[in-house]
Amino acid sequence: MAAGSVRNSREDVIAVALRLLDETGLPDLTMRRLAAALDVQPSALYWHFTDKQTLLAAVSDRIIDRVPSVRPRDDEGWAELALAEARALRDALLSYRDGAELVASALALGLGADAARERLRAALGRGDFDAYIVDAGADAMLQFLLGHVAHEQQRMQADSLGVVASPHAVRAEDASGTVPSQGAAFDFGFTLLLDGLAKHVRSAAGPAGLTASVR
Amino acid sequence: MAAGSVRNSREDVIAVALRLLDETGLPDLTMRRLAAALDVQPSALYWHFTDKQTLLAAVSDRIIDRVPSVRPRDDEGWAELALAEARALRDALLSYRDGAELVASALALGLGADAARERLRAALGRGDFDAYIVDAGADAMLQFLLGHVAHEQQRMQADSLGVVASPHAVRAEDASGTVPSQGAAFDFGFTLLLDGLAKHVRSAAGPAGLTASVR
DNA sequence: ACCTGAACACCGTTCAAGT
DNA sequence: ACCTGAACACCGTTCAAGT
Repeated sequence: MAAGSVRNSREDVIAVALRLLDETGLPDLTMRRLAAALDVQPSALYWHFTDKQTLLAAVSDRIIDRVPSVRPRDDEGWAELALAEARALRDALLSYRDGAELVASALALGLGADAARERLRAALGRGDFDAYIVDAGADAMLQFLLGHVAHEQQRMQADSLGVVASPHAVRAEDASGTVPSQGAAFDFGFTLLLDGLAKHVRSAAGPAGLTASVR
Repeated sequence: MAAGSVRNSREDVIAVALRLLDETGLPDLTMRRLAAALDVQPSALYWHFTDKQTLLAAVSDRIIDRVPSVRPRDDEGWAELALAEARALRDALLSYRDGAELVASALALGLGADAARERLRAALGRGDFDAYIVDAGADAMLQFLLGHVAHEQQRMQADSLGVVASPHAVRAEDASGTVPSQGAAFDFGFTLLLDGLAKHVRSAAGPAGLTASVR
């Protein structure tokens, strides 16, 4: 079942791991199963990667690197661009089972996922911000992004397994009469961050006084 | 070493698990080690909890439940209260090793951590918001909170193990000349969300036009 | 450059049975 | 109400050796 039936490159291992992730989910992506899918002994994987964490970080980076690049129109501001980047990242994470959880844990372990942060930082770079604001803003966006999508994916899986209807979902419907799409909820949360950042643009002073200052 | 040397209650198990978490970290908090700390066979744990996930969710809930309640002053607005709640939650997570990661993964699995969301929802309840805004706002706050603190804790551990200085930390210092405290970075990110929410207060209309609308 | 074979030191979970 | 004993079906990782 391994592609060319000869020896595997590091790239092959990542590709098969990605396929296995999507087919079986993160908890079942074990070194032994991955080795079996590659028609190889488990120990062979340790020639390519020093340990499982490193392997998973590489898979995580592969997901991020595949995110199509967003080409900003010239008239597009930092906020529109950041939202476009966020949507592209979300789509990529959603396209693999447990994608968000994988990337989130690679990030939490301090490996990989840097490319994602860089894209968000670059988008904010279009605005006139202090460097500190760019850092903190990109960090906040990334944390929200990964956490939200991981939660989305967990609910998708729980629903598909026919678990009890979550009380949270019920409440959301009660409130508005119509249940908003997941994409809309994501956009809304992300836009909260963008609105908050807008206050910190250097050139155009913020809406002084209108918003309660909490510091 | 178990408290009374007799049989254990469900509460005892949680308490010892919490101590073991803090001493050894989440990866080493195994059912077998926990059983040993309780002077009991591993199988005994399955009388108290159906599986490890459920046990960890209970530990997670215990951490959240211990967060001291924030008593709002009468003149305090929703934003100040939400920030106070967020700080209290952060402090509680920081006080146990891997606390944020534990709670984040319980939340991602759809178990526990509801109390944390409720506290944030309650804070927003002081403001004049659509119910939908309260839900999405509390969700965004919680995602940022858990992700940010998990990242903080991972960096603390990496630093204490003397790993290579992260390039990210270096950059932050370059930018501002002074390296801001972690608490300040947390407050800043959280305040971005609060500022974004302020635009959605029903009664007082937002600063129309000043902020680029991205929808 | 890439892999095998064999081993080490673990895991979570089940289940009949005990007190 | 709470636990033992024994087993099942796995894990990640190391390391000498092979081609």
